[in-house]
Amino acid sequence: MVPPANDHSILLIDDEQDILDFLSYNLKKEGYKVYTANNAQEGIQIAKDTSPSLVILDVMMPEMDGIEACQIIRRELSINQPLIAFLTSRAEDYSQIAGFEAGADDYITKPIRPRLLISKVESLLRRTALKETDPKSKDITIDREKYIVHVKGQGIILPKKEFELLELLASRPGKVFKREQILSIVWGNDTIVGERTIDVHIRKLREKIGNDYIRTIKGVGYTFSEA
Amino acid sequence: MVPPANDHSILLIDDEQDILDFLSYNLKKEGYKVYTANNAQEGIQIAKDTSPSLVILDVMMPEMDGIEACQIIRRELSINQPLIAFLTSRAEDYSQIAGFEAGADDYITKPIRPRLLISKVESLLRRTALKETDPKSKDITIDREKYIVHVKGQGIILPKKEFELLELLASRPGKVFKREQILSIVWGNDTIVGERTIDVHIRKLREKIGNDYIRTIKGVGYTFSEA
DNA sequence: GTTTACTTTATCGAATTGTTAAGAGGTTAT
DNA sequence: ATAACCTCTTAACAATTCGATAAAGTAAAC
Repeated sequence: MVPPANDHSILLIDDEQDILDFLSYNLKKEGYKVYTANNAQEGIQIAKDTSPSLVILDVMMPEMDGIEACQIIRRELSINQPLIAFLTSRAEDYSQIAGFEAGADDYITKPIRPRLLISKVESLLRRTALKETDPKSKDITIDREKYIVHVKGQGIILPKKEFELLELLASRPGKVFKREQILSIVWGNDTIVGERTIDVHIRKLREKIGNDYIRTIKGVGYTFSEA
Repeated sequence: MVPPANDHSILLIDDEQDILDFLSYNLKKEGYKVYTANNAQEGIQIAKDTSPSLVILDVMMPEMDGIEACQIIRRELSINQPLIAFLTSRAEDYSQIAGFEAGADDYITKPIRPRLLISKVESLLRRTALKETDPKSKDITIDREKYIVHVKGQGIILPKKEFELLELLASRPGKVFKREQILSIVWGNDTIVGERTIDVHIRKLREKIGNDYIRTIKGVGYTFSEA
């Protein structure tokens, strides 16, 4: 039987090889691309490298436990944030609460029942599928408090000036801000900076968020657009 | 000395009488019709009653601040939407961005320099003076804020000079602009360019928006028409 | 049919923006 | 305290785009 086409990848993190094998077998049978890791460190690295859709990780592991790993993944802005599900032994385990606080999306309790596993995974992944097609979701968001910009799910920390510049441009997508306007708002009316300063900041922004958002209007200024 | 004829009216909203007086004096000297209000509520009412071309309002006011007033004006469809410029103290103030989000067109920072004030007001109002193209039911619209021309639903980005030329012609459909007039307005009275320059720009415009909009009046100049 | 006025194309120079690198000044980690 | 790192700015140069002109083609006017 040929597994159905499936573009989701799943990362499994557990110190017990038996469980890895068992999960891996069942998920691969459904057509998922599966990565495995025997410890949290390795898992985090694989998450960085492969951007999985879902991470299933054991709560109890030597050295670094699942909660901590989850927190690290959630904080690591360079990771395209995946869904995270914990593996835990007892449903009533206290750790579930800590897990959700750490940013978990779901829990899977041992012993693992293949049918239940698959249905949970499917329902989780359906969520992201919905999220991605949501017309409301823009692919760039600006967090004014944390000076963080999320572009296509990826968090980017921007320095002050770059952030303010982007913030201004994005405050009215489509509006063309003239260079002098930008200077007087981001740099202030009194401060005098060279003509190239603004370009360099634009350049750095484009370097970080991609070239598709900020357009140059020659002789006039810059404008921001979502596409 | 008689102020030059000027059919624009400006509404000033500020809680400080000093500033109202100062702005009022300088603007009246230029021939503008000026209304004043000491608070946002009153200002919004006057805006409804008098349909000013431009509203200059202070960001910081007791009770209702400028941002909120701006939002209300922008939402109030019965108001013939004016240009809105904010008065703010510090250039680097965060409120500037909120202001643009609320629909502001420009910023004026205190301390106010009369010369700069007048030039800003003039450049703002020049836009509306030309803004008589009705966006409804026409198959060409000119978005001065975004520097984009929409022809039959398609957005076209024009270089500065071409945009300004089209902007001028389209400001009064049907009116024949003489070559010398076009030169003095788009190129300025002081700059001297050759006779053929204007033709080339017309050509490039026609290339981009189609040949149907700009008609040549031989020996006189050019005129713009919608069909 | 000649003249005049505009159109069109091609080209060049100038103005504007992009890019890279380096340094001053500040902050954090060791 | 020192090193390592960031941010911001500037300088220098490259790349690009825009605008102006010349020159040749076309169309209308006389």
